[in-house]
Amino acid sequence: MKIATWNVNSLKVRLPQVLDWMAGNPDVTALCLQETKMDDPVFPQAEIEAAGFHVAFAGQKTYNGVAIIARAPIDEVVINIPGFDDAQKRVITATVNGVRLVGAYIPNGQDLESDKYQYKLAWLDALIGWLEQEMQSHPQLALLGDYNIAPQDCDVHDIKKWEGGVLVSEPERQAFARLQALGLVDAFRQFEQPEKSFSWWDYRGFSFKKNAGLRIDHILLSPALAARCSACVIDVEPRKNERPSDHTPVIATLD
DNA sequence: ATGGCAGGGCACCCCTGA
Repeated sequence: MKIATWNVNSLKVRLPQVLDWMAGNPDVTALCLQETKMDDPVFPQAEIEAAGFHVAFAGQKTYNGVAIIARAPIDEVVINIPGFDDAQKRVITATVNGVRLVGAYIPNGQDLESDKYQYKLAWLDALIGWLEQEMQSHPQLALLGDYNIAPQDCDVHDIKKWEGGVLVSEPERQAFARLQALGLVDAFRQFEQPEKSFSWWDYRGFSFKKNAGLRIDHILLSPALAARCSACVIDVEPRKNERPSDHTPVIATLD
């Protein structure tokens, strides 16, 4: 089976691309979506189910919103981080084919002086604390999503342009390291990869054409899942679509 | 140092993203 993540930056705009992508990737058992930007009453559940998929979602208007689309039943759905009071819909967790999928849209943080940056760090604290427990009860666990963290300088097209800002700051990278300290493994870095592999490119300034991007979308796997993982790739094709999302899918293959 | 795209809300300029 394959599991995947994709920040679609509005499911209203991107639903046809998502359904096309699923049709073209028949091995993908479950796809985690971020930034659906849709409130639950207007979520396109009927269209997705009519295309033959199961779906679970937690949305809000304008901002955030997460969902899981799957070819198998979606069980034990949990919305947001248990015990962490959050008005924003950023996490959806569910079990598909025996794998515990945590689909997350980690806050951006805006800038290091912003309240949103403090929210990001507190949010990451809560996520780490909860995942530590969740991994106990669900050894086959994957954390997939838009982390808004570039873990290493090689995940940034031009570190000089980004250093000193969000996405690369030391506290954010330490949070990423704490996730790894739980035993979670960056699936992408388990395998040899092309240099300058990115998952996001700014809409402005022909960034995609210049490959001026960041690797901020990740799949982290528990030890039991990492042992089953035989590949992890970034699929840049959807970034070439008409009206693309600024992010592109990441896919992990589990044997 | 700034703005540049894109989406959505709201009513056309503003907020947010990364």
